[in-house]
Amino acid sequence: MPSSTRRARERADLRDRILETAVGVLETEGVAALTMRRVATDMEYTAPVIYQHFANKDALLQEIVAHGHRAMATELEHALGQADVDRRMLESAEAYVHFAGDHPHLYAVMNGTAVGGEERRALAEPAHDLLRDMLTAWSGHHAVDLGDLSDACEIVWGTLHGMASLGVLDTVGNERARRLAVQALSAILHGWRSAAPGA
Amino acid sequence: MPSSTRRARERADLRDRILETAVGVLETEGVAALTMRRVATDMEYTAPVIYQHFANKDALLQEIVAHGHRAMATELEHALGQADVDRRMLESAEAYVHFAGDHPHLYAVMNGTAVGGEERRALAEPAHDLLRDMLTAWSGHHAVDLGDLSDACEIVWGTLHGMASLGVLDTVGNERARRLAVQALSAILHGWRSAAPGA
DNA sequence: CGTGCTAGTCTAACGCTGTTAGATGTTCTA
DNA sequence: TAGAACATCTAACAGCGTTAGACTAGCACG
Repeated sequence: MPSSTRRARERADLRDRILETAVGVLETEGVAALTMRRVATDMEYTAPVIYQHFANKDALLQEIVAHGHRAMATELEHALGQADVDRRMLESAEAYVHFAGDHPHLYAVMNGTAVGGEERRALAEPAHDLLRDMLTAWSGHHAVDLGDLSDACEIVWGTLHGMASLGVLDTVGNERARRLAVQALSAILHGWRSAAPGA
Repeated sequence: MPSSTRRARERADLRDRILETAVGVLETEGVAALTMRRVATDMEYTAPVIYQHFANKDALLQEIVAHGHRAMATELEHALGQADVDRRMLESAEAYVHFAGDHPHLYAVMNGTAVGGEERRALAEPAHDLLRDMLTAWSGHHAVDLGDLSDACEIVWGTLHGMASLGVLDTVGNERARRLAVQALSAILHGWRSAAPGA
């Protein structure tokens, strides 16, 4: 039965197209424009077809967040490839904030309240692991005891998120936010190198 | 004409009650439950009454954000009264994250995308000024050159916001977020004291 | 005292949203 | 070729923000 596999492929393709279209609407016109009917009509369909591929709007949003994390991961690849631990850390920080500035609406959905806290956390897990690895490598290289590694992770992650949030504001801007992220992270790392962090 | 002044007072009272009710719904049931009809029926009115006092839902949300900043300011009062500059800084940071954890939905609206970036920034201006004063006092006391004061402000503010955002997640929690905020801020301040921040 | 004005409130409606049920047509299977 | 499976549409529901028009109460003035 060759047709059934083709059917399945077409189904998967349509699902991908829906997701792609939804991300497009979100990025170009913001979350307010992201309606089921809008996504459907943009692909010359009607709204109910989306429900053949996503249980409801929340499910669609969740996949959008997942897509966002994948996109961010690829944009972080270069920075993560740096050999020097400090360079890797700072360039990753800059790339992170850069991504947030390039895709403000997507970033807002990725970290906003639209999708529930638990699912959001789960989707961010890979990024979290990456950061954990980076921090262990850094602390190993500089022979500094970070105390609770998990705490250090949260601090770095939270700081980057804070700077990225600033970058969305018109009064701060992407470029400056990137500079601030590097400064903040430098200050934190410097603080950790010259003092016990648990204190 | 004494009746007209009574009328005006009643008008103002009703406006306050609407705002109060809206904040109540937001804090207890989240932003999804915050509808015009819901606020109205909670006060045994119908929806159109709200439009006699607020132009639209965005205007109501904006006032909710303003209310949130006032509430936060009063909760920060004690910490801001500390004589020691370092204590003042760290206790304010803790109080800030504490507030965010106590009023997660309110905090989310205060810093989310629901109300436009410019108005949000304007409403946060007083808090920003407070932080600026604190930082100048701190740098003066420790005789450290912060470089661009504005940059330092954004860094501290962004960091606190980042930690407060973490505090909302179930996996982190309020108590730990407060500890992390103090740790992060300590690390940043330590970094600034032992190195030029512009580097 | 009665008449008219003003302010406050409600009902009804509009267009939009997410979502579902049922009908229609198209494509594959047997 | 008959029927099952699938893809898609139309129509509708309840709820949303919002507005217009009707109704009612209280006050001002002849």
